Amino acid sequence: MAGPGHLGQPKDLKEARALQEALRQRVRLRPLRRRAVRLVAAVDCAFLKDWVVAAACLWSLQGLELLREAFALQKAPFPYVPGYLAFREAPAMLRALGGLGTTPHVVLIDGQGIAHPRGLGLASHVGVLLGLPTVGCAKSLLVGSSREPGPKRGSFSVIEYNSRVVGAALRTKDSTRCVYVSPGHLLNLRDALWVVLKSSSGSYRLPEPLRWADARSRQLKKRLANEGRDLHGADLQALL
DNA sequence: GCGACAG
DNA sequence: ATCTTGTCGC
Repeated sequence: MAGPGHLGQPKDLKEARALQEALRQRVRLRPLRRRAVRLVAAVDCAFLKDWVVAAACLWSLQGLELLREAFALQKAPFPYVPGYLAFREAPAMLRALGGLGTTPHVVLIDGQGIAHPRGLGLASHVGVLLGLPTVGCAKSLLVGSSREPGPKRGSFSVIEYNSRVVGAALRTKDSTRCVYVSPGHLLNLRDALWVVLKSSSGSYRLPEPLRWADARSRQLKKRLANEGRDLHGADLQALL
């Protein structure tokens, strides 16, 4: 019954590729109903030994205020292999996002969307599993290339890969390195850029929700490290 | 074969 | 991602 087609953790890269191909076929890029987008979530992971610490948060797009936060801690189910990040981080991310208790209108993910060797980066992978719009917002490029955008916040230039536009290098803060945005699922590049700009204030390179998730996952990781005890029964709530 | 390579 | 001090610039 549970062959390679069953959506679980692949045991090798061959199964992982088969799973990516199945999920890739479910990716849909289309205009987002912006009027209905008021809740933005973000997730990011930190690592301690072979454990994954995921932090998720929910923000209001209007006013950029933190509304909720949730976490997840589990053993890493897959090693880090460029191009297969989702098999390592997605499980914990999905649990942390589920802990928010509210369905966001769009989710920001620290990684690529379709700007990926096989068209299914972490953000697209998570988007398909969630059935929600997701935006890939990475700090560096995995594949493809782009020109350097102008120095002002808001300027961008497309990322091309195999002669296809798969994303864009976007300046979120004046005279600061770009972030690499690519649609994950259920939205197009235009809307992905809109979400990233709307969720960033111009004070930092990363959109506020992602910056928060990044800092929070590392903080939690540090506390767990200091705590020193077995991570098996670690009580996350007690460390907040 | 060689180099590149999200987090 | 993680390790790890000081330092340069807005």
